[in-house]
Amino acid sequence: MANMKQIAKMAGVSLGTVSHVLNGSAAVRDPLRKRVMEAVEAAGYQPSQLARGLRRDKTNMIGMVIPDVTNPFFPAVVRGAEDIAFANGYRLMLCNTDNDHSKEIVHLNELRTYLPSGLIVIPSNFSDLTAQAAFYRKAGTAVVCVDRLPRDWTGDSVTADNEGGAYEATNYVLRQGHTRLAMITGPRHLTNAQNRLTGFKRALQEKHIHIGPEYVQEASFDKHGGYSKALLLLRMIGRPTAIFAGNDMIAFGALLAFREAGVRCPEDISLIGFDNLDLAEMTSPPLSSVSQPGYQMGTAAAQILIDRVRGDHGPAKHIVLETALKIRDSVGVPPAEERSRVGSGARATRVAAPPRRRGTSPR
Amino acid sequence: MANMKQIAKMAGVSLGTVSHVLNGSAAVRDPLRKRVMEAVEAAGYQPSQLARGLRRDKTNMIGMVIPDVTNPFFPAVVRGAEDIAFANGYRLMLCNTDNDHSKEIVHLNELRTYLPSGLIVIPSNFSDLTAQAAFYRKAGTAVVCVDRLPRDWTGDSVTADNEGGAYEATNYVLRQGHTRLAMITGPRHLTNAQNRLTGFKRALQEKHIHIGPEYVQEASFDKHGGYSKALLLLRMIGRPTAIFAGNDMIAFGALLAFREAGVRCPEDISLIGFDNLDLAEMTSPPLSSVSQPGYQMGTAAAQILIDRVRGDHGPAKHIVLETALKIRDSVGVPPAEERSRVGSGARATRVAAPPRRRGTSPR
DNA sequence: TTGTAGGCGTTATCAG
DNA sequence: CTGATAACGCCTACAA
Repeated sequence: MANMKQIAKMAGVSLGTVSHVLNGSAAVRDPLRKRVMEAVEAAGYQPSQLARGLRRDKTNMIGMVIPDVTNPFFPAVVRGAEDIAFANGYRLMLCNTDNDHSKEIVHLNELRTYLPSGLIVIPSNFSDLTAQAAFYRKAGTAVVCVDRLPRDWTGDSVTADNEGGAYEATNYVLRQGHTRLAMITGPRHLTNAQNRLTGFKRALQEKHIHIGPEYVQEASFDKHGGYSKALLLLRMIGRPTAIFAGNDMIAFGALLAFREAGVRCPEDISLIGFDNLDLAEMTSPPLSSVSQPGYQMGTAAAQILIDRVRGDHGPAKHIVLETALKIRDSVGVPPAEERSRVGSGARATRVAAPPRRRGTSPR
Repeated sequence: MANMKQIAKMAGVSLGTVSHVLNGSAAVRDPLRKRVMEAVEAAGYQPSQLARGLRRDKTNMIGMVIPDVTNPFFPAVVRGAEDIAFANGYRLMLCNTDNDHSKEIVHLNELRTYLPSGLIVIPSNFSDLTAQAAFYRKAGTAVVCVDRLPRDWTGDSVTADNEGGAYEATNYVLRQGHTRLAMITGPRHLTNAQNRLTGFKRALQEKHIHIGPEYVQEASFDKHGGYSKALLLLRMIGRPTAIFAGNDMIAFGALLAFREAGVRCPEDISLIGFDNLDLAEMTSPPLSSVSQPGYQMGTAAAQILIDRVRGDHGPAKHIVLETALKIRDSVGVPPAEERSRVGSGARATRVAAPPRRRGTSPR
């Protein structure tokens, strides 16, 4: 492909002048400038990002490392990050860790040698991000951690109010009159799973409701995890009358388990999720869930990064975004034989489900 | 960060020797080799992909351009491509076009200057990929087109058997006794949408069933498109008894429309989709759909690319993957009053007439 | 088997 | 305001 030298020759100027025109690094007189632009146009010239990055010690890439593209929550974050990045001239280099911290390390190490302007990470299980991020900082590259944080993370972060959302959801379930609640949490060492559990427990404690440890089951954040743990809960002697799922994928799995076990939702058992994925309104029954602003988490992360690149050296930012309870049909009152034991609770307003046109595109 | 010169100094060898050790470009005697490796280890040295790419005229990146990460079909393809790429030492640089061909051009142009080893593209609407790909080929970079092809595409491609899948699905619906079918296609200029429509029409023709043009509605490949076109079909005088949705997102939208209109599925109307997304089994009712191997499309595309990089200069490959009909609960027999009006499927040659309107006398 | 040096395409510095 | 020229970090003939 054409390079600068060729453009310079075509325009009859020196290589340096071409660079000056392209980067505005020096004022170039109009006739020359015009000749250069014409040559660029004619040749369809694009400067080599590789050479430019090598020279400038920085490329226009933003690295983004996520556990798994196929979990619908993450693409929303990616989308948010990409929109802001692209609008500011940055490109996203996306890597899957598959929730494998060794794969994460490989990606982080290699990504670094591409000299990205910044890095957005949703850490994998057992992530060693804190150590890795130190290398990036040494190279002057900002790192933002999203959704879940390594234990000792002190850098910039963007998360949802996981505890608050879980607290609100649990209270809502309690108000329907449930007293035997269970939770299927995500992996306990993930801060988001932890915080949701904390919110759940806090709501229970405030109402002086005690549940045995067997009512809190840990699962991976996916359909299979939800399916198997829900089956387990259904088989318990004191079967819970309501389940709080650590995320919607778990809830979907639970729904599958309900169906297979012939247990009706919400008549026999209530269910509430977390994430409010697009498809929560499509399930049978439509799933009540805590809405978490994935897209905004992505935009916020990208914005922090861009601010850092532009010279913001202020203290670490910890952005916590609000959640919102979306009430649909998966939570009802407890079955009659259970209900007799408690007073009837409050009710909540319902959400109609018109399809929203999202900012996404068809395929 | 550390560079080769520093490693060389640490190991007490020349820069070239370090390179030779790292790339195996020359046999290096053990003692030296060992000293080099130790220095590399100690410094946590990683070669600059930027410099290496500039020098070798090729990086270990594979560019991947897709319309939208948030449409669940695409991440599956991405995932397949990434798994194969990563296993072979390549990294994926992912770009969203948002189905905007001008954004696609920007990405394609810039990506090129990163000298990727290959390019995987799911073209946007009105893509100008053919012209763009020519530039890549000139630079010796292979391009594989996936899922849908620009009109004049002659290069490597990986697609599903869209026509066959649609034909099979339509036949299945016909066998249930339906004669008044409708289709909500995706954008007509996309080959996958086109081919699915062709399969649909072919099945109808073979059974000598004619449907008016108003029974084929074009929508964007998303929930909103499905919702609005389904609403339109439901309001028609000769309401179809079954709808074939161009993809699952459209089907999901249709399901929403059914729910809102108080039309039961499959009792009042049947529905079948295309893609067999993970969530098709979760909807109410579980959606019958044509399964399309997104993950395999990704792996196949990445494999072609890697073969090309390794020197395969054979003629263009056109891989067409099989689809499979997944039968769930969304297709039933037509409503009773419709069924009585037609004879056996074999001689259902008459054009469907508008249904009798109950309780009103026609004028 | 090891070391040296030129150059990949840019940018930035510094004379003219 | 314009044009040489020296890096950036690496690879690879080619020389030793």
